[in-house]
Amino acid sequence: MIDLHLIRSDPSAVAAALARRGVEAKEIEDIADLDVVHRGLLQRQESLRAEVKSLSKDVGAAKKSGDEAKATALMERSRLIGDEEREAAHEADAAGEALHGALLLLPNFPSEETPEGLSDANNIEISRWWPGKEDGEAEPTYSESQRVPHWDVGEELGLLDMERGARLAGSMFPLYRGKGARLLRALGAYALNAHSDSYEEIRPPSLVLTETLTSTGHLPKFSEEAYHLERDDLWAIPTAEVPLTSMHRGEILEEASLPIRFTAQTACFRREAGAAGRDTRGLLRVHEFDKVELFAYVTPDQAHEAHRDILERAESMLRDFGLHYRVLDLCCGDLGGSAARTFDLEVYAPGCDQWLEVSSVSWFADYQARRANVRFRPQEGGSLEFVHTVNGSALAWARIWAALIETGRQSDGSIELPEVLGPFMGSTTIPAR
RNA sequence: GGAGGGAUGACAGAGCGGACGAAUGUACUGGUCUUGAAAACCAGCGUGGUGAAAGCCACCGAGGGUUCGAAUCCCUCUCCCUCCGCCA
Repeated sequence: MIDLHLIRSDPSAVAAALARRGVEAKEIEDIADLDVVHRGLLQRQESLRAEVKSLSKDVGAAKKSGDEAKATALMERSRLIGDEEREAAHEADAAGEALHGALLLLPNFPSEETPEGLSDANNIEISRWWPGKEDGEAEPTYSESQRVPHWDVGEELGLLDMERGARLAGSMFPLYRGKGARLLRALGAYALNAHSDSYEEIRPPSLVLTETLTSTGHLPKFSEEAYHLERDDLWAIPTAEVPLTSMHRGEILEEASLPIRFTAQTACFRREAGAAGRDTRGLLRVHEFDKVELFAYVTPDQAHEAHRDILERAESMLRDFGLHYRVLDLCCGDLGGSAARTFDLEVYAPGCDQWLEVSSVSWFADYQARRANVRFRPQEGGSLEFVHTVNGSALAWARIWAALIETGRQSDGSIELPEVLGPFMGSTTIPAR
């Protein structure tokens, strides 16, 4: 959430900053206007309220001194002002709600370093890695046996059964089996082990309250993207970021306790409402996938380092897996609404010949902390400040699974998996059929 | 699912219709004393909104209501505890 004080004190600066991501200046003007109206109504209500309270004290005094006539007169007057106050309160509340609602829809400021531009064409590729790069090897080319898409390989080897997944839950709900299912388990176990050195492992609920999904910025704007269980008014989480960001919701943290880091693997549910018919084959885009998330509450001073640490951890896993990948610095227009800066990691999947987004590593500044009301008490004293939040996937397994299956495919049709998964897989070879 | 008990500041805990934003204790901060520390004593010690400021307003789990006036009474909900039922 954007600080209302900023809009009040310098609306044109706010408008200019948000124009970088395509927000109309009028949106900010409207909020500024609404704020003036709201404060006016609030002042009227509060002065009426103050009068009621002061009269009520007089009533008490009059009764104590036995002056019933005076008390009755005061009560009558107070009742009239009370009615007026009730009306004023309704008006002020309505204006306040409208203001808050509009504020919740405003996206975050992009950071100064975020590249300009409004479409994904303006994202900047900042690095690229492939196995052997450090030894001077050229960017890889791929053999014919690696040019088979994972949905074909998966079916051929009995690792992935999209058809039965669809029978159970409809299309885009994958069903893994045998070594395919085990590979998913191995990836999660490997990653959680790797991160639990400095990130506390969490296993959060998969269903959360509206408030929890609002704190991260997924609601109210993106309700179409999430599964909602109407009967219980609960939402299926689209990412572990959602529960993790609310871990300390409404709390005041001690500066000395920061950074507070969490890692969690959860299923992630996405309706993909806006993406009907695009990239729907195999695991390219699915309604449910497992993902390990890294998350931290930090002070503003710690944010940069924490953001970098998550990026480094995500990248290091990709290198462990020997996957060909690139890092994109997302431009203002492609940034998620809550983020100030985001790096996307994309792996190259040779079978379907596509770069697949497998991680999004973001710094949110105080935007989410403001929505979730997570503050810290500075060690040096002074007033409370909002924490910053950072998070990133490490990693989203469905697409990693696809890239590993395609990249590891041998000429005999078997699959070679990365050594690091050996302890979790039993064997790093999935035999041909 | 049923019956009962509870939720108050960092923590513990009083208050149960009239000056209560809230006693008291602990913790914490500053000071006095001390060579230093402890102890003792003194003082301070929630958050937010609004306002130039004085101030005013809100917040005692959440939301509604009664009342001139609500932490206190009523209703609904959430969570915690105890018992019963059901259950992996």
